[in-house]
Amino acid sequence: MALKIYNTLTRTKEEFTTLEPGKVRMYVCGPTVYADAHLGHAMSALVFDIARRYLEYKGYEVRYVMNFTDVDDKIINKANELGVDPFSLAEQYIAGYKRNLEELNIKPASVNPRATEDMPQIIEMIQQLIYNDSAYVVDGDVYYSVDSDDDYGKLSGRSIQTMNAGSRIQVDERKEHPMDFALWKSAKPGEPAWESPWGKGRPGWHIECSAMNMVHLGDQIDIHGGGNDLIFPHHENEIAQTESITGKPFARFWMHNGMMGLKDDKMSKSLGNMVTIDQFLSEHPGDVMRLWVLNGSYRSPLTYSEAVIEQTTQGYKRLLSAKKGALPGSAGLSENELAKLQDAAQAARQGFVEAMDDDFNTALAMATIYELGKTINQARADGATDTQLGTAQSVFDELTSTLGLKLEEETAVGTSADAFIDLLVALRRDLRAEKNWAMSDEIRDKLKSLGVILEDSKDGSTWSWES
RNA sequence: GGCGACGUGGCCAAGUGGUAAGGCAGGAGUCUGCAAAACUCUCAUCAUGGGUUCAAAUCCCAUCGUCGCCUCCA
Repeated sequence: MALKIYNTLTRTKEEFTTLEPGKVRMYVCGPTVYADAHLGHAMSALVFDIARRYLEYKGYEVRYVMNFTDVDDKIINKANELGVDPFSLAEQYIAGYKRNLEELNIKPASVNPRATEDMPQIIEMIQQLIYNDSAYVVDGDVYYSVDSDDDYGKLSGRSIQTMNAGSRIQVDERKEHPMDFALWKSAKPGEPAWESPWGKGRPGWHIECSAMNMVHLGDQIDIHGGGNDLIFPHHENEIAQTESITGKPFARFWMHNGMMGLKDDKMSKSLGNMVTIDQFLSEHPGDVMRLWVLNGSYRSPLTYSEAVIEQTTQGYKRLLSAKKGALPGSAGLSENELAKLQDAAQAARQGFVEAMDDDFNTALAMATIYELGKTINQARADGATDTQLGTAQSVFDELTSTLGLKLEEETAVGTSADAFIDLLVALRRDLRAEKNWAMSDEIRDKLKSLGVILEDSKDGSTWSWES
């Protein structure tokens, strides 16, 4: 079966192939670190984590690079506001972001390069662009010349004639063309700066990604990802820069995730209408965030609301229910029933792969997982034993973990409490045998307030930590 | 003004030519001392108006609406 991926460059789904057999070179644009990351960052990070995990599931070896933009105007401004060093400010937000990613169960990147660490390559690329007549120097600044690039605009589907450069901001008069963009910015007093052939300064936003790609993945890569707000100008400019130097197609597949919205607007740092990852995770498990993304499709926008999170949480509990063990006193399934359960598991795996092969159709993949979960629950209700359930549950685990879901029961305090709860449940069993409903209900209610869910059946009780 | 995406049941959402996946919520049951969970059954003709076709949510045109990008943004 062949994986197809929607390529922004061609606006079609294409069969996925790699430059080097069995290996994927993948680059995803990370954040500019000047504020706490919000759910939009989480969405993007999750989307590409899911893609990466699925590629690995398919047997690819993935070299996954996600950068940090750790020097830029916003960081400098924020640092000045707070009266702190911009580098330590960036450091602090990088640490916070990495912690967020870990809490969301996002696999660490192969490498997290930073703009400030690849300065020699950045400067070298700018020099090559100048030699190529793709760039020019003005008073210590260096600009890329869009007129030098015949196919500028091919990713975003625009031409330099049709864009209203300067309709919303003032154009720098020194530029040869209004769309020209900065490769190198000369330093103002007090700003972080690096030595260069054009004087002290720092890199423009776009060139750093081109350079980090070059250093960590090479001239050409298989997948380049990011939010669809980066298509223009950021990714357009990356293509222009890199291809002007190499003369070869840069990324084979351009993948872009849809935007996270809050009510009527895009969630963004500059609009200030955001929910941070920290805020979200203080109230919900990381799995809920991931499941929310999985229930939709990565190219479509997602709108945050309490109602949707509540729905997702319910779905999450449903998934959890499939992982439960046999009911007390289960007699076991017949050969025939067991065979049906195992067939359903195999069918689910197949349906999962078909869905994911179609441009990571996670909503459809989740449908097969929900159905497998239902089949498992049916088997349990029909009296399956732990062992019998286990054969299907291992497939369930395989599929959910491929999507990065943890589906672990929360253990609130630690396992040391378990023995005490077991004891209470045992005592309560006796109370129930004596039909002391008042006392047994009180125990159940009190345990509930401590986060322990007790469930009775006619053959005994089970308990679990509330999720 | 230009470019692009989208509009499917109360909510989220798959489905791009053959009469609508899945989840949440709701309704009716089974089980149970009760509760919870689980299980069973139930719940839409796809923004609107035209057109193409034996056949359209799915193709074409128009209209209305929503969102993103054209400036830093995942």
